[in-house]
Amino acid sequence: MNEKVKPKDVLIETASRLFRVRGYCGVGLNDIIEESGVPKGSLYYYFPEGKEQLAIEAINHTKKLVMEEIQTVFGGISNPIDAFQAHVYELSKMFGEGGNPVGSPIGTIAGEKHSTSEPIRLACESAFKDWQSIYTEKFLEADYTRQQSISLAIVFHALIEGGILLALTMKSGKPLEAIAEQIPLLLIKK
Amino acid sequence: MNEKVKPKDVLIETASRLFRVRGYCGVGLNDIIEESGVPKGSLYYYFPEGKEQLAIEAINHTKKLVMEEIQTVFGGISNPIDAFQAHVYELSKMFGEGGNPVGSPIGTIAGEKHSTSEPIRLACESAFKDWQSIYTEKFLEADYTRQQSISLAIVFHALIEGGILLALTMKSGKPLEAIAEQIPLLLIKK
DNA sequence: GTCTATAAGTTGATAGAC
DNA sequence: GTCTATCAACTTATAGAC
Repeated sequence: MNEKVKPKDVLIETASRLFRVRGYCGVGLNDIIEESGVPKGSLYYYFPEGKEQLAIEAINHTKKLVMEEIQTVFGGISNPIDAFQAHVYELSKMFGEGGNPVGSPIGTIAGEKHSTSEPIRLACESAFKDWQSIYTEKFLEADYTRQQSISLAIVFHALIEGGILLALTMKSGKPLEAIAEQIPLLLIKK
Repeated sequence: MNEKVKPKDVLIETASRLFRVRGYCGVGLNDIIEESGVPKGSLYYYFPEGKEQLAIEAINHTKKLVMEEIQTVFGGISNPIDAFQAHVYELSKMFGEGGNPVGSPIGTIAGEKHSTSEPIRLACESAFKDWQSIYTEKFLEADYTRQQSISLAIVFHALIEGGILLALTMKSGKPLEAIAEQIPLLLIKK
């Protein structure tokens, strides 16, 4: 059993955290090596293709973290309305005034790089699709039609990405609270 | 009558367009002076505080453009459900596959800089508030309560910011189309 | 007011010692 | 495998000619 932290993992976790808060272009490799304590030579040993490759692995890391967060909340609540409401309330606490700074999981990177790096865009697209799949499944389990479930997953994913952006910009959990409160009214069945 | 284009306006328009597509950090002043044809010395004559000052004026410019877009669509449609649906359909065409590249109006800048430049964050917050005010007013005119109108404005603003991000990342107008289609179902009155 | 040349620092990336 | 020294290119910003 090896309890030593692997430099590669430290780099991915540090990059993941910094990219969330300041975006791809806002974080230099110097910031990452300084914060992680891993020297630059090692970074290029583990990521020979440089910053872009590290970013893609950081995006995949964040994708996994977010999937686990969603599944933890969704696992305990069968009703999709209640599940989504609980999920957004969790986010409102996370992005509210107090606490240490967290940024949008990958939204900022996607906004910056969608037109200038196809590999990064594809990594972001993959994360978005995987998250939406969990949402879709939740609606399917509650007997929404497949078409309805897919559309509602898109709607709620957009709502969450937008809500996080509003919370960060307003420096307040209020926008996400307002969204959480409205969810039951939005999802009343006809 | 002076029909000469003012260098200051050219700079703001160019910066506004480039920041939308690639974000704040992703655009250098060299890109802006090259694309605008205005030399660097003139940029610092009109914007003595440099890039940050230019960015704030670019954000205010984009804010105005977006307000006019919303009001144009909203002006012709009194029912808020129909108005929002038309607005999102417009966006789905704008951000769909064809056409020249447009980025999120200010969402990317907000995501990048909310924690590292308070003046830029405030400019973004101001734009978000002004857009939401138009949304709120539309619901008030349709006799929603004030509290409901404010909350729904936040919900729909988040939906639009998130929808634009999904469209850019997926390189497709489909997410925004799906959102537009769901709007009537989301806004059924209880 | 307009523009060029250049400064001072930082960026992503590499070469090569150990 | 690990780390340091260094590179060329680029960044924002400035000084000063015209």
